[in-house]
Amino acid sequence: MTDSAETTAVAPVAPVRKLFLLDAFALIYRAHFAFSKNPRVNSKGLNTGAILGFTNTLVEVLQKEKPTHIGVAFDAAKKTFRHEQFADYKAQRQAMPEDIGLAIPYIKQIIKAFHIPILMVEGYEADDVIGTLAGRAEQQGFGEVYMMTPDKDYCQLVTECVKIYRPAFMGNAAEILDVAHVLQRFEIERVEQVIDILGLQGDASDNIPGIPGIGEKTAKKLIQEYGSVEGLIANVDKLKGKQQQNVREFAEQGLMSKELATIHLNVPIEFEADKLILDQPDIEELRRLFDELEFRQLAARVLGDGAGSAAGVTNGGTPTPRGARRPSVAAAGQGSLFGASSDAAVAIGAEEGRTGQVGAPAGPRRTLEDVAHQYHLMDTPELRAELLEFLLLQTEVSFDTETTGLDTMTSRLVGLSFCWLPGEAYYVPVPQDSEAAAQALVDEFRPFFDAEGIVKVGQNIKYDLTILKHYGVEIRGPLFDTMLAHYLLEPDMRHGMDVLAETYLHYTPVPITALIGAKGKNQKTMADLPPAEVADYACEDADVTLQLKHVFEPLLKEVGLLDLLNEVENPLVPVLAAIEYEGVKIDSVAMGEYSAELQGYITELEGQIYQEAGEEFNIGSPKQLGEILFDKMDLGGKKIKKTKTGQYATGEEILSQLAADAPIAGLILEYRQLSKLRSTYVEALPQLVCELDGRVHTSFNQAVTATGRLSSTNPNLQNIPIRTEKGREIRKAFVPRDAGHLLLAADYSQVELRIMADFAGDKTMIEAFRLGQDIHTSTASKVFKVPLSEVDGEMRRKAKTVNFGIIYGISAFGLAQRIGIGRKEAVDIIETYFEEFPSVKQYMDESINRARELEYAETLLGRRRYLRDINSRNATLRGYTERNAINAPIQGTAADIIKKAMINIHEWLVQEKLGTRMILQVHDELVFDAVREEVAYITPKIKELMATALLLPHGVPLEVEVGTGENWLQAH
DNA sequence: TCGCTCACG
DNA sequence: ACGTACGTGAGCGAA
Repeated sequence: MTDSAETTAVAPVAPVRKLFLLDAFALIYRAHFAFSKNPRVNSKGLNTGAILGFTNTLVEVLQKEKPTHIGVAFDAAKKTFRHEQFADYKAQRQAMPEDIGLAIPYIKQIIKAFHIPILMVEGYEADDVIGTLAGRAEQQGFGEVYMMTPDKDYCQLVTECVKIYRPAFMGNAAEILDVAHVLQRFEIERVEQVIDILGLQGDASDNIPGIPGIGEKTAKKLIQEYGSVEGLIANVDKLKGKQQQNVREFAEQGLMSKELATIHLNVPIEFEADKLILDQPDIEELRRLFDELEFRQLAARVLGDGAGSAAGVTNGGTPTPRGARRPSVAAAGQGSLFGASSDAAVAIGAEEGRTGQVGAPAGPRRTLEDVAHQYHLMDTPELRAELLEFLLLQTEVSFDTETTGLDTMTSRLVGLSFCWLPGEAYYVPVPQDSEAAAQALVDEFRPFFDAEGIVKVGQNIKYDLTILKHYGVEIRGPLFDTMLAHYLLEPDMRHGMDVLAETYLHYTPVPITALIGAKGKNQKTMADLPPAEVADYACEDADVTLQLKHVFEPLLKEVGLLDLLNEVENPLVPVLAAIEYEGVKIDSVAMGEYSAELQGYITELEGQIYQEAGEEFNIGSPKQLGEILFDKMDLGGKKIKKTKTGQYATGEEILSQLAADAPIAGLILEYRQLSKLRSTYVEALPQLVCELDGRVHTSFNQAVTATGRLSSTNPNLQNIPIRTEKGREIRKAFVPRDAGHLLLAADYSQVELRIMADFAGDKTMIEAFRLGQDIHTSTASKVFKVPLSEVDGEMRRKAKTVNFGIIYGISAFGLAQRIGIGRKEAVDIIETYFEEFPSVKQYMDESINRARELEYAETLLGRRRYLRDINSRNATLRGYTERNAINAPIQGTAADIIKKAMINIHEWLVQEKLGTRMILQVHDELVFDAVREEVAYITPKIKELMATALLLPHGVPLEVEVGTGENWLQAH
């Protein structure tokens, strides 16, 4: 080797050493709760959310950050020195959830399989261990040390070289916090002051007391002023009033809190860099673990092979042969069309489900390949005839439609599948060569769809109903929608068939992408595939749906929700299908004109704003706007707010405050309002007009809200403007279908308040409703203690806000903000309110107590909303859940009522063969496209059906206001 | 894809 | 002491 310049140039440079120290428990807890909405349970019933989340994070950091050194720290199981210092330390902390306890051993095994050292020191917590090691690493010349944790306490440890690495989470990108971040976040000058802040404000979750009366803001202010807790105590004389008293009295506690918040850097542990060097993982062990845990995707990603049996795709999809095996039709009744022995047709899932919370009984997770099934392609007239004959013998059949897309207005039917015995299903392809042939095929099955005595089971059956409507089929007989069944069981989860099959049947259906590919290039439709390939998929859907019904029905019965499903949700399905199918006529010409008008105003405002700002910028960008207002123009003074992502907040509330002395703020608000109207409504709606009939067809989703309300998408027709003059104008473009029709709008007046008054059994309020008084005026008279005749507009407005606030689970702070009064005054108003309406107060308390007991709230019809956080130790979360406990029964009962009314009205319109059609629901309002001549006849009947849809227990009457007009605005 | 903002009940 | 009214969906900008 010569000593030439060349060789020295290529001599290996010592790689930059990059150390990652992971805080295991903090990451595990976070991962666990991230999956709490849709728990991941493997086939052995193990909740794997925490394991998967943690491992994902670990893998991601290994792949993306390529550390040279790494270690994972765990808290020691035993008491730490902090417990000795302070007996209550972390006393509030709940026991570790069982699922996490079970996950820990797996996580440790995985870490070991990665050959990563586990760091644990008795008597110390992970943060002490990490802090100590990070410091020593820095001393030994590590230039990059990352403490991987979501925990803000670590901010005190950040230095030039030691930083916090907050892993990517719930879609947020990973984030590195350095010294500048910490100083900015805590508004301090030196990193060490983090502990002064934390010590002063305390930490409820760790039971660090802090000093009473000092929260985040005050802590920042005081530390800015006095530098440290000690400095504050030394200068206690300079404080005023209560604060001075508190600091004096709790000085000791403040110092102790600071001590508790301090991460200790003298943990007896050696820093041996060599032992933390990142090593090759034990592939075999990882494969074994991932296999056991059923982490197929992760295995594929980490181990780079298609490890494990990825979700199975059927080979070719040729259905079980048929002709030869088919005995002449002998069996009758519920028998199999092909006389398959019941052994062969093993049910896919069929385990007893568990109640309430999603559960996963033991058993391997299966796919089409693993399960005995008989799926048949019925593609001749003879086979179809025979199928129909059998269908008509059943009392319950699940069916599914295969179509060319998801949009009901434009998709064509490709096939039908049917199932009445688990494991055995039939697929009927629909001819694609002509409309007439398709129609003829559908007509063949009309006797089935018409049969009153057959329960039709489906997953999101509204879709199938709508598709079939385009072929002139109106399905009769009871419906059972498995999506809605699950919605009632677990309203705040997702209800897609694949997830349901996984969870309740331990079965992984063939993914649709296996047939038609992923979206994007080369996306096929069902119509592009030979029927034999579609058959397995289609049959499986019907099969799984039937089996889900068999699981859900007993579960619903057990918790008393079966009636709600059968009396409300299922019967509502065809009503919604009809509403969506009808659509709403939009006057696109009027929209176009209005768009131009708005654009005129917008352009003008833009000019004025640029002039005020002294430059042009993108007003629609909150980022740019914030910089202009708060940096360049220096507005806002002391009360500049930041959003949680660190940007300037520029919301309505902020700008309104600013508007008093900065004209630009008012202009921006107006600009925002008009842009919103133009882009979201005036421009967007005409584009969604269906070419075939000139109307807009929204989708009402029946399974998204946590309370039982409907929601509307594509477009959302439940948020068409009305509150402002320029917004209201848009309603003029919602018009009747033709000159022979009018729009008729029927509104419940103050349903939610009536429901609350009734549930509370409040004599005063009930009386006011009985007498038909204006409820807000009546409330104002009570709360402000003046005679009814002396209630002025301002008092009524405040009382109205209070009434709404009550329904939402009022807080003095919130009320004060909304009506722009002091907190003290708000407290007084609320107190007076509860004195005047004592049973309301009692009812609120009972609602919360009941929810604490049951862990759910329920509506008049027994609809549940689970409130599993109501006993949480996290005060914020608990408060939120308590407000839900108050609001959910009220909002949900209102939803129950209008749903009932919709069913009854729809049935009545059909029965009377009227031409009037229901076309919209907006939570407490129904809109009809009414035949002019029918208006006089239907108006009182609609009122009556709405008012009597459900009777409230204490007999508070429901009132309905009806209006008609040439457009939606006039109808009000 | 997410956060922000804002439309509705 | 904490943080602060319930429930939705859509368009936009920034990554």
